[in-house]
Amino acid sequence: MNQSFFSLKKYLENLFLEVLKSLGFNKDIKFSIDRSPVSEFHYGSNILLILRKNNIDDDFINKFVNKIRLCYFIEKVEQIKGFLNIKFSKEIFKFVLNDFITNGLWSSYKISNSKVLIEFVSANPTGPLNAVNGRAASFGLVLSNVLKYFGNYVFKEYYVNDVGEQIEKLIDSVIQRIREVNNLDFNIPEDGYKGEYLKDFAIYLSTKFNITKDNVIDFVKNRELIYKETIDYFVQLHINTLNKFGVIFDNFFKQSSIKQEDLLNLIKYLEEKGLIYEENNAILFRSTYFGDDKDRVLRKSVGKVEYTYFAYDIEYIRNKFSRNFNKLITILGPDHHGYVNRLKAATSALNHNPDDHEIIVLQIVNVVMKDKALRMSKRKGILVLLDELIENVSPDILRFFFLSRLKDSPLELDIEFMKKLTFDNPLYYIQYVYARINGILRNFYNTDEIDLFKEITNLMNILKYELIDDKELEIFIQAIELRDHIYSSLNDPYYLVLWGSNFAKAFHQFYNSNKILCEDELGKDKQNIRLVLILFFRSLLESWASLLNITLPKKM
RNA sequence: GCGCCUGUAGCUCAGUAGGAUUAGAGCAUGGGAUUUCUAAUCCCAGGGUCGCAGGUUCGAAUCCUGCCAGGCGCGCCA
Repeated sequence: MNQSFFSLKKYLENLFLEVLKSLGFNKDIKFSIDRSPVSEFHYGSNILLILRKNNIDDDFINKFVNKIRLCYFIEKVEQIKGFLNIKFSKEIFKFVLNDFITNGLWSSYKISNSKVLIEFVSANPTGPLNAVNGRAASFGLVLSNVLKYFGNYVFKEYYVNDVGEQIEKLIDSVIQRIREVNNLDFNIPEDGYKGEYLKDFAIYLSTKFNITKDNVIDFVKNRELIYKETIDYFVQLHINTLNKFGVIFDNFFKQSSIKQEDLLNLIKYLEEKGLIYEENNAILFRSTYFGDDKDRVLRKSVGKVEYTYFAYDIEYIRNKFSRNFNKLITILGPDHHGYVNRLKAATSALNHNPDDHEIIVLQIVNVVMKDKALRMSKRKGILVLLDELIENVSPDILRFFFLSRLKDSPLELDIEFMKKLTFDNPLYYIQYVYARINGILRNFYNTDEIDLFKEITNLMNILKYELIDDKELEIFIQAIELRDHIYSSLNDPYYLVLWGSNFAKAFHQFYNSNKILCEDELGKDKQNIRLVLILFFRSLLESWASLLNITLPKKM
């Protein structure tokens, strides 16, 4: 364990592989390492079962187990029902704390240095952000933080779909609403946007441009101006909501910044690769060459807009790579899952490895009100606005809630339940750990301003490691599983939430049966061990909270 | 019809590569803990044929096949 420490799980994994190699076994095998269900042990592995499956004899297995047993950090090894159970020694405590102090309080761990562009939310500027956008915003924010934690450069981008048939329909609807609020006859098209929010916008515009009954007819003829005003308004609305929600983007990329000539060049490029053909006056891209279900139209033969959204999207992908990003992440809503193959096909056609373009699909958010499911639709005007939710529930709790399910699971959002969250919710359970730790530290140090680094270093110099008991070692091991969970959260930030809940549970249990400031009952040496523990836990919680962009109160 | 996702306790969900004593949490329900660093906490109890049926395996909630149920998608919309 010379290199910087990652986690006990990774440590065991490497140890097993090294020992196997030293015994002359070089075959690539997969085995599990998990917490042991036998309470006496910390970790358990099926590696022996796997080895037997590979026709390894008992003689070799005994040699293997004996070598593991000799390892400095391992106190006890036992085979139970074919599983290899491991108990770590107290030495691990000292080792991990040393790493903790040497490598910056566990606030980051560099293993990769890609330039990553992550695109998420990208809601159409046809209305305010809703609850579903909240899930994507929370997911993208935390994933970005985790990518940074591991050493990547991360750029958060929001794609503004300000071109296309939908936008034209939106402008049509806005014009009708302007007529309406100025007492003219009006008629919102069947496939237009019917939400009341457009009426509010029409009132806003009417005030801004001093529209009266006399000039309204002229005003609605100025489609260019209305277009510009509408897009600006809704993009700004999105930015405002996201700021309140705590999600800040590095860039808002407008679809309209992609010009006709860019698209012409793109089509020419694809044509030279033999990936373009014409049919019924439309230009199609052979995405089936790359595994898509069917070829896709790039230039249309009908409609108000010449190129499809997909044509812009291919150019957008090209644009992203041309800005020297070597990894793209695109987060899509569940209604766009049919789009994945198309985007992968486009990435391949542009001579990039499709693996460098990760496409993540989030499952839906079901909004439930009084036991009735509502179906959200922007066009029909049925919406649960993100702004409304933020008014009722703090952004921290809300973002935490959005990450409390795996990305593939539908998330049920009960309006009544959300209101209740203000008083009773799983985030408070974790924040309470932090408050309790700080309460204890305040009692001991008489201040909230504590130099964690200095205090831990001082205590480590006088610590009697032999006095650490199994319960202390256990909660310590549970705490440092944080690294494994951060690693898992590259796949799904849910695992970060999970660590918080698990650790809080363990801490509250420990707290209830073990006093930290126990000098009078158990002596100063015992107290020092527990002080180091909670100082360390405080730092871990701070790292954890910064990855989730959550604030931790010192008092509750 | 085809594709993707889901089906586990009354409710909401974990179980990430097929593994282990008794399939786990939270909420809800019932009972208990406060001379003790914050009770926004802890402890105990009840509650499950893991959608159904086959199959593979030493071993299946997990993999395969079929079926049933729900959601979403299958535009020259985005």
